[in-house]
Amino acid sequence: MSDRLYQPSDPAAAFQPHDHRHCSSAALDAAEARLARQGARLTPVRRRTLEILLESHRAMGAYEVLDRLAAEGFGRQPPVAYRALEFLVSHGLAHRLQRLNAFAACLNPGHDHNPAFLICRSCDRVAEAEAAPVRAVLSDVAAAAGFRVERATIEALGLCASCAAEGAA
Amino acid sequence: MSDRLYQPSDPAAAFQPHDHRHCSSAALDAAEARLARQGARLTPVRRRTLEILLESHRAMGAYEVLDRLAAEGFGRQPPVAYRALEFLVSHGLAHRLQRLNAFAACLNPGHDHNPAFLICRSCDRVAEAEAAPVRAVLSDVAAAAGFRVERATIEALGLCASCAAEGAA
DNA sequence: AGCTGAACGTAATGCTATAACAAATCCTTG
DNA sequence: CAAGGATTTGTTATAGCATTACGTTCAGCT
Repeated sequence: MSDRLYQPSDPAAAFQPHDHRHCSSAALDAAEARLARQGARLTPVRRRTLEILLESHRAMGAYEVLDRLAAEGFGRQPPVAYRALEFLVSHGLAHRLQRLNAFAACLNPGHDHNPAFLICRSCDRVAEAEAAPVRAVLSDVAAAAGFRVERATIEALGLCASCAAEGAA
Repeated sequence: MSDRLYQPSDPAAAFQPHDHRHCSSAALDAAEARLARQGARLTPVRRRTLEILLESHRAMGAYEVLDRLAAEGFGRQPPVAYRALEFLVSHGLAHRLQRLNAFAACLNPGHDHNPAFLICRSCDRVAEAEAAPVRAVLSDVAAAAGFRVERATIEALGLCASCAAEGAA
């Protein structure tokens, strides 16, 4: 029962066993607080969508989410999932992973809303890492070309510590 | 006639007027040399695909390329374009832009094969920037989480110098 | 109760990408 | 040169991702 606590500020934790019920409900609480502040509504579909994403540290495709929603009595057409996902993304509660055409719950809403993503190619789990220093360098490189960076996609594919320890190639 | 020369090492140039015939044919020459070294063949479809990408500094969707190829007597089914594009990408002659689901010619084959991309949201042109320093920081950040980066997608969306000068918002 | 705007549901469609297979071409090697 | 294997091109079909358009429902307000 005394599993280690998930600390969103520690990306390594996402790849290791942790008290997932805790990290999941913490994110849900943070989400509710955040939306209340913004005056936005966490309706049943939206809430359920977030819960589904929170069940794992993996990224899920929109249709995978849709299947789950449909099975639970929500609509079964693509816009149902896309709308809920888009709402979550635009309110900082989830992220879209360009490389995977997929979505993942934000594990630390209210902190760094444009993290770098670490995607393990072996276990498929996704962690968020502090992107500020990376962005800073990118902005410098771009500035040298007279380019002003507004948004940046930073996604790393590789091997997480757990999988490396287990001897994954 | 004496337009300024395009220097692939200077990303700003991609966004400015330059002797595009030169930068295009230079890339084509470099491509041929490179493939010869690798023992790969630049067949007609592949060559034409590269030329099409080289016509602009923009990224093109696979179907946009396909339309052009079909109009010129090549096959008109998706795999025709996807195969040629995949060949170019895997041989370092073109890049795929995750954010746009599109492809752009590599303007400096044989140099930095995993650049950062600067995508102007106003003129849609794409430049390649030196990604090494950015990757270095990203690897450090990831290493702190025990994650080993193998490949990284780094794409910046923003405003290029030319568009900023023209007063684009 | 009646109004209004947000949210939800469905149908239809478009865009992106790949699997599977057949025909043509190239490159050996005898 | 002929035979055989590998590569390339082409086609059909289908899978996977995403959006447009439109009607209905529902919360919140007057």
